[in-house]
Amino acid sequence: MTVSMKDVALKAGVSIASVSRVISGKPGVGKETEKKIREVMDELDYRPNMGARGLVMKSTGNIAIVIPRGTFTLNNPFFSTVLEGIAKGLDKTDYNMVMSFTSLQQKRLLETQSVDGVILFAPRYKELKLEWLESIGLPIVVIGSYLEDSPFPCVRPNDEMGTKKAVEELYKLGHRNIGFINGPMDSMHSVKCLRGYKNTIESLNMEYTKNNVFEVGEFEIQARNQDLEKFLIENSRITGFVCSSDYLAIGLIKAAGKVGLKIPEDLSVVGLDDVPLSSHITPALSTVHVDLIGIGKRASAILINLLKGKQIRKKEIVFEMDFISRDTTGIVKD
Amino acid sequence: MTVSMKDVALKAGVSIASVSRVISGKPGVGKETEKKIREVMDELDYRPNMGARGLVMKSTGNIAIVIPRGTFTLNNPFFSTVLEGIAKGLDKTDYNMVMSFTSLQQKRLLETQSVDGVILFAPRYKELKLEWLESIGLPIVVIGSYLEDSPFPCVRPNDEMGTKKAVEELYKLGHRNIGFINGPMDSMHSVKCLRGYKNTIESLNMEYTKNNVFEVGEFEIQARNQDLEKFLIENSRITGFVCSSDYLAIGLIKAAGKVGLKIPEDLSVVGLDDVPLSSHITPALSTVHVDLIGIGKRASAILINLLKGKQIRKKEIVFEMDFISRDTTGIVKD
DNA sequence: CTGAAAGCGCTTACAG
DNA sequence: CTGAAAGCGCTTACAG
Repeated sequence: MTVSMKDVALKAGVSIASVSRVISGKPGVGKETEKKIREVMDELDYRPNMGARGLVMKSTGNIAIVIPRGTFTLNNPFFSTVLEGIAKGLDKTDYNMVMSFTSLQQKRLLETQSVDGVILFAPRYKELKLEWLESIGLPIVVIGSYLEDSPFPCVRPNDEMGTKKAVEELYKLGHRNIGFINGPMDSMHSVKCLRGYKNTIESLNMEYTKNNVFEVGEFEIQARNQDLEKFLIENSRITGFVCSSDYLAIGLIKAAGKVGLKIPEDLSVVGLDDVPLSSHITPALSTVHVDLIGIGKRASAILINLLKGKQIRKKEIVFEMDFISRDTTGIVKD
Repeated sequence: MTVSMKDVALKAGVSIASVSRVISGKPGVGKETEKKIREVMDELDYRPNMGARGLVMKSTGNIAIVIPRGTFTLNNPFFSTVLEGIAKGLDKTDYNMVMSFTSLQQKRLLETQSVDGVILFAPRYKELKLEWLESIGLPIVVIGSYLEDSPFPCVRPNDEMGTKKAVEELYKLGHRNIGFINGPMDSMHSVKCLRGYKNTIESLNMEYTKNNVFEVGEFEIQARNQDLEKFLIENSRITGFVCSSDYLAIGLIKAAGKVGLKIPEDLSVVGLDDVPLSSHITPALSTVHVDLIGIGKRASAILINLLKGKQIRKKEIVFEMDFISRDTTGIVKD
């Protein structure tokens, strides 16, 4: 029983075409006619049907935000912060954001012409096959890294350089045995961070050993807390840790406390990304900052341009990262 | 140039009706015909158009998640946690979730027949008028409190009781001067928490005074940190604080550290809601737990029922809360 | 400035 | 089991 254009046209004594014109602000309607139509629209409380419009215009007005599945990651402030950027970017446009968390939702969303474009959040190749992504024929921009040479434009932090800066900072503070807490290696992010860690360790003439690396199954802090504690006890030679995400760093701080290590007196900790929360916890987290909101905004801007049919020049936008010293890093004890 | 039913019908040498039937799993298609159609669909890489389907079925397959605007609140783990519950609940269904953060997005989403139903997150009357909500004629369920007697089904934590439990717990630990950190009073949540705080203070024969209440403009920790520090210094008689959200409690802990108060030795802090993060920070936050994921799931379940046309019996689902003692509460010093 | 008509991609009685 | 046809609510040439 919703009122359609037909209803207002009938009541206003004009054609559907005229109604359509005033609604979409197209020229070619007389002042008087327009006024009449607007009145009737108000009276009838007319609400345009975007679906019908989309059918003829061949657009949905929706863009998909695809979040990696597995452990739910929206709790990870990294995602919510970038999401904030996306929301801000999209807010100036007429697009809605449709979220997708599971592979079921992804299929439903991406294979049913329900969206005009998609933003892929730190996609893992294991979960999102390139072939499938290309087959859906939608404009895609990825946030973070996907494949080493993906065909999609991407905007990402310079993780490798960020990790490098973190390691160098600890080195400057006198640390010579620097550990690394990393996420799962099926994430390109982890691969790049590890690369940055390893290269920097070696270029500073420290010894790289797998024993100094603790790999978590997910970018979640809960995961493997017991193991992490054990790792800390067994590797007491390590005086400082770099973590490939702030969230991981928070977990490390927790585990350190459990086994009686004081931060930063006994152990220095550096995160990665600088999510808003990191400056608000106690002790405030030393980390490597990157403009996460900017990344989200930029990604949405690129997608919008793609949607407008504009050619984009740069396939890859890299955001630089900068070390921020807060309260979890200190000079190494003798 | 996307392929439509017409294309597959043509190529398969059958009618559009038959194609439609096999796609929606309707009976009345011969085995052979179906096989042929499926083959052609594969061959042509056919993708159904949900928009077109929605037009005739009068449904969109989308449900709107409306988040309060103002300061972006997705960073608040309360929201992301409940959102996780909603996502889980919706995952079993065929609905997509469309997010809306700003009033612009809300209008666009809710006034254009773009969604079948809406979940309202802790709506504030100031921002979301009842009249407007009713005029859009969509099934609505609210999470948290809206108006004291809203017409929409709602699922919410028992905030009043939760605050009560927090105050009582501090009382048991010997605290006789208990402060309260609250969110903005235009949020029903704040109103109820304050009520719980005040009533409990009085029923325990302590003196209720506005001076012990610190009100933050938003449920954000960043806001007014300076003022909070000043407040702590000027009110050193207060030995324990209840906060109307964990996020606020984290901010309080930070401020306390800044002014040299040790937790829990000098000051006890209790949060509200028990977001996942609360157990992972250092010190782990004592708080009042509620099943946030359950709330999200329940809300989506109710909305789905509404969408199916089922009558719902209970207008209000209240989740009980339980105090959890962790590391931010202690016996009061003499 | 205005309207009749075709068409977007689908579903669903209706008739065979 | 199968198909022709009407219709969902819109937009847009086309003709006046």
